[in-house]
Amino acid sequence: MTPLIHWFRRDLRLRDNTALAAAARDSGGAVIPVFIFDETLLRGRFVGAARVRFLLESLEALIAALRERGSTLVLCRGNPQQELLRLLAEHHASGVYWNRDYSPYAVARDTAIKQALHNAGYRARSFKDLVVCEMDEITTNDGQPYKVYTPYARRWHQHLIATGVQVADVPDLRPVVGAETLSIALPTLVDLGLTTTQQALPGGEQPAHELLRTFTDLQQPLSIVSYKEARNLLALPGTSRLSAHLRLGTISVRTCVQAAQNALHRATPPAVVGIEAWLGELAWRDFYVQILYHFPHVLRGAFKPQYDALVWENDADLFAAWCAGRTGYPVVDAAMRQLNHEAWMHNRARMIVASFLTKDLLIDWRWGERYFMQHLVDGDPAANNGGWQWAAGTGTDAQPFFRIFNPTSQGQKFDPQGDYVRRYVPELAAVPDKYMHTPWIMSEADQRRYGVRIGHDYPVPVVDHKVQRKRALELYGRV
DNA sequence: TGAAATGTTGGGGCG
DNA sequence: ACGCCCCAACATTTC
Repeated sequence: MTPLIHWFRRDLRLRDNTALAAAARDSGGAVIPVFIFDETLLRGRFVGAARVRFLLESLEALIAALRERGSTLVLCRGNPQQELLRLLAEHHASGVYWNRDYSPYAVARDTAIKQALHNAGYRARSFKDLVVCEMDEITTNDGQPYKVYTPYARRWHQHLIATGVQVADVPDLRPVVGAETLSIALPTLVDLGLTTTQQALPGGEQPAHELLRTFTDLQQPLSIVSYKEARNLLALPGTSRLSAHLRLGTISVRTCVQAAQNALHRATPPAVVGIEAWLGELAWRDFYVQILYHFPHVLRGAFKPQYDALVWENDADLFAAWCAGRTGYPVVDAAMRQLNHEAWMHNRARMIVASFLTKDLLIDWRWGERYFMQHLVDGDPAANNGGWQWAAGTGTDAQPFFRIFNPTSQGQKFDPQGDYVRRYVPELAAVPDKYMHTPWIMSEADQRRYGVRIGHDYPVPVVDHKVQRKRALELYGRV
């Protein structure tokens, strides 16, 4: 049988990989696994060095896993269409299989590639794999895509119960002679023109499964059981930490759903709410993928176009303070420093800093969207855009524009002991709980006592929340 | 997946 | 004993 190419993109795993399994089946195991460093994406405005490093680590793991099965990953760099056509010709392969991606760039690229491959006489097949529900599998009764999460999620759960999920084994692969001769060596981050000091969690299929196993182990103290409450507490590891793995496909969403459903079968009633809440987050993931697919304009402007008329202040100094975690609001600064250090931010913190950027600093949510994409190991165009538009009040299902987080009360509510702030803002480490989220009200004596001079070691708040809240209401009120 | 402003109620201090 | 005020606690409305 002639070989088939499996084009890896954001499905960097052997287990439960739909297109890979199909390619193995249709070629009798003669699969040429390929990954292409897409120059367009590497030079794009959303590229993030920490995410690319996670990608490189995941590729390294994939290379090792393939080698164990006698197969070799072919690495290329350049324009995917040209590279695929070149590989097809040189290996006398019959076609290319891949798992669908749904961002506007990916759709345009893949549509053109499918056409070009067909024109050249090759097979080109794509598969549903990234999501639980395909873009048109869940629609309103009149066939329109859902724009509100809650009814979407209801249908998503029904769909899940009706169809269930199947998790596929690692397919049998056999070596394709000479495949490796066309591969470049695995580049380093520097080879790709990128560098970062961020230390993210490790990439690869094994770490992903380890995270899922502990998270869905009902005996663990912080597991999916306590997810519903613990996920909001900033200092706790109460979340799965699987986001980067779901972003690059080192674990399949079906594997995650299956683990949650298995937990559901073993769970006592109080645990059920935690599991349901986590499944709901996977529904949010599908929801935003289908929003971006059906409404690609959200990458340029507001989902609700009337909000494109908002006149942001876009003060560059305030933006720099936000980026650096030097706003003078401890929970905001802790969150931004967590992002800058770990390439990841707690989800509750993402909401807080997004509300602060848009409604306290009056800065365009797209500035924050880009900064997140450039620094998050899990940065995904659909989920990130959805989250930012939600926070800014410009999106689908958005909170009303007047719902403005108070950074002080959010800190007190979700970091009551101040442990999250202490971890990332060492200047405030000795400040007692009662001043942790309002250090600027400390007397000179207290500042000396707790080893921090406000305005010297740690900033005075760059804006006054009370004042900015009113200005935000006025700004939004105009449109 | 808010927070602030405003309204209501009831206990207690006090003249 | 009584009315008045203050204000915390809670509820409702508004942004």
